[in-house]
Amino acid sequence: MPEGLEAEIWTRAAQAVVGREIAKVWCDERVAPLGFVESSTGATIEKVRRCGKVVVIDTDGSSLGLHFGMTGRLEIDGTAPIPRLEYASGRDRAEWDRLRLWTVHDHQTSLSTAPALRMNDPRRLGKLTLDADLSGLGADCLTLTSDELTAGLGRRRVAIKSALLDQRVVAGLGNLCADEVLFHAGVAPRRPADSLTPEEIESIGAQCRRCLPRLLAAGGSTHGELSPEVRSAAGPCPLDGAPLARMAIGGRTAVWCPTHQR
DNA sequence: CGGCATGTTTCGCC
DNA sequence: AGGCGAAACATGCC
Repeated sequence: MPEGLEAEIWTRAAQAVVGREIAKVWCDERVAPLGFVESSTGATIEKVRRCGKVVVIDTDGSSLGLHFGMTGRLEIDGTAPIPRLEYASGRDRAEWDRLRLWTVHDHQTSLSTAPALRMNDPRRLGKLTLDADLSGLGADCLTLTSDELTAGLGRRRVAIKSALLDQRVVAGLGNLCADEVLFHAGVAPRRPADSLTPEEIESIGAQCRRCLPRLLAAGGSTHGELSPEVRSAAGPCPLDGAPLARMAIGGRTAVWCPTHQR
């Protein structure tokens, strides 16, 4: 579930905790750095922002990074801004919790309140970080310009799909959104990055700025033309009806339309 | 049982 | 040095 769009949704919802003092923290030590609990407890949350796919919580001390891996989710004050889609049949098991963070605010209302922030991640590929260095990230996917994309690509020769997934090239794009953007831009995912014309680069940037906000408003990465259902079925192209192609590119499954993506 | 999954990181080879 | 692909990581689901 978690790509940049999901991180954006969680970041917006988590504005609710700005200004609160962190009263108590529990975390799964297997996904957190040493000292995570000590560094965060007692701090005041000053800002919540997004860097690529990471939700960053700035406090008056350290900054806490929440990365969600493949299956992580976030609940704010007991409410999940994104309802679970995958693992729909399974429950929200407490043993999958990786972070529980209570604030003084919660304690004032009731001792049994839900944590202000709760991260749940069955597959445990997500990570918690302390003062993470996120300076290597490329330009953000939601506002990507053609100049930024050109600079990010450099002289890379890999498939454009692989390049778009490289967070140093563009920050926040995941497997679904990369396919979605290429679908709308009309560029085949296997095209070598250095073979794209300026027009194609511009088209990819334009589609990032146009269709990603639309996906965001619709609820996230899974709400595009190439929804998980369409992807797994690999049926007809939603645009022109041609049979969709499905193939691993750079270790990830790519879905595209060989007719209108060239 | 085999294969697949919305993501990084690491290793080895140019 | 840096680009690149494959493997590793961890676990649930179909």
